[in-house]
Amino acid sequence: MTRTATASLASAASAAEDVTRVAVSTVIFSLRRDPGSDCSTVVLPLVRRTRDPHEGLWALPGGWLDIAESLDAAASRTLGETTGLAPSYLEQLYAFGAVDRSPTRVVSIVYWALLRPDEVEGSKDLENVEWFDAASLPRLAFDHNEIVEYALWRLRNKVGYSRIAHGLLADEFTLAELREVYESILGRRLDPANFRRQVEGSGTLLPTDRFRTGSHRPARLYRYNRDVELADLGPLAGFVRKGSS
Amino acid sequence: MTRTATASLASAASAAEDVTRVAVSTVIFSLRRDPGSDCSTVVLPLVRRTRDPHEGLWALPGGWLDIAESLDAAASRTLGETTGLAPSYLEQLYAFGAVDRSPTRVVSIVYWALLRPDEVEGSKDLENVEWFDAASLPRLAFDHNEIVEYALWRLRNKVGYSRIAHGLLADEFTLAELREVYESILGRRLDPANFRRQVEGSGTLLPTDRFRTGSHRPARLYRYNRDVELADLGPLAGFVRKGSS
DNA sequence: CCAAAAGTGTTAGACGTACACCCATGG
DNA sequence: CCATGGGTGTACGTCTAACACTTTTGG
Repeated sequence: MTRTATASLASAASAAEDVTRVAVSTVIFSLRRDPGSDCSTVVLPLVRRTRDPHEGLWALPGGWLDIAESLDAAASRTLGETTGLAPSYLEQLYAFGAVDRSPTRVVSIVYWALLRPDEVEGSKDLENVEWFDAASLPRLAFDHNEIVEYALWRLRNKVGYSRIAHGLLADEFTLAELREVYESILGRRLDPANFRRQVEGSGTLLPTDRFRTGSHRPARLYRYNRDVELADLGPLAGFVRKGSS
Repeated sequence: MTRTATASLASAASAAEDVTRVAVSTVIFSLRRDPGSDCSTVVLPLVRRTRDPHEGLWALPGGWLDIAESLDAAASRTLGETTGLAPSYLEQLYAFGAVDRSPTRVVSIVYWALLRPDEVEGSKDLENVEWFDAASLPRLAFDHNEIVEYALWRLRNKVGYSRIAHGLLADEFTLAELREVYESILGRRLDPANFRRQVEGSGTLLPTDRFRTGSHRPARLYRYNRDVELADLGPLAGFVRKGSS
């Protein structure tokens, strides 16, 4: 009745048709400045599949859940192994478990992550990893197109009521740069004056003595106030930190 | 190395120490009117465990994910089997996968549900099912106390920006009853006048010609406008409906 | 008639939006 | 000196909280 005795040895990646396996994938968002234009686009790294289900197609970075690691740890590990990245922000997105989403039964716990521009290094030299514009993706393996859509929806939603935009910026940044993050995600221009007041009044930014020069009038550099949490995770906050730190 | 050949036969509920199994649990919320007082409290049904891990303790209704059913279907099925309930609102909450949350490795996909007062019938006659005040729970099995806390946080959050409160009311209701739902969940009183204007202006309610009599001045009964979705589920909306309908 | 809840009106403050305006620097 | 983005001030409409007020029933 079961074939697990021979199939589920060592690597959990081996196929076992009568067992539900748990995978972990991550949608990693970052921003890329459009050359010439003064706006950015949302980009994400994908991995080209080298094995049978959907071989050759692009897919989200991920892998199998190890029996001795938490879901958070599995997300960090698998995205590091496949892309070499270590995002500053990582949060669970959704569990996908339609029966027909893969030839064998796979439940995917999907995470989403934000990457600061200085963290993007490391995925450059890797084979089979490429960055795509989130707005114009090719056909992806499995149900990964829908997953990315959902992650984008969550990103746009959450940027409105939390401070996750900081997860896409380096330590020091100007208000114009922060505003550009919001504009890229929301897809509309924001009033610079009102944006300044809004974000300054929230107490989440610390002004520095340094300025960004190069263009016209120098712009003050701000720093992220780490006393305030990046996003309200609710009662799971300690739980999540425990797993990922 | 593996013992699965003997362990993972037939019922997925049998223990298999070297396989990660997937369970599905649901936090079911409903409201119970406090006798005498004019406010309600959030209550939820729990199931007494009759097997080894945490035998005798109360736990969330749930069960093992079948290999041929989606996560949504598993949530509906398992909560029906254990409590006899069929909630009007069901949404995925979070996937819990700490290594030590159970003696054997179990990843739980947890859902949360809302139950209208007329749907509560059915769990009454069942053995080993009891309703508890959400604010004062006993020690539960596994990590279910944390899970309920998180579900309550989500409920309080979501009631602010969506219309899920209707998932806790019968078809026809007065504005006072709807307001009482919000007050119970948010834990504070709301101004009747402002509440009326807010909810009337949102276009989510349809006034009927019927009135609720009995107390002082009769109150108009309203009906939920089904043209508007209960909650914004994003790109997953169709996905979720497909699974649970 | 009176208490109490249903329902209406009005006001003051908070907040978001639009936009006019000064400031400072590179060219 | 001028174009451009940094930064400030201000006025207007919307939304919300607070509360006075009228209406309609049960007792």
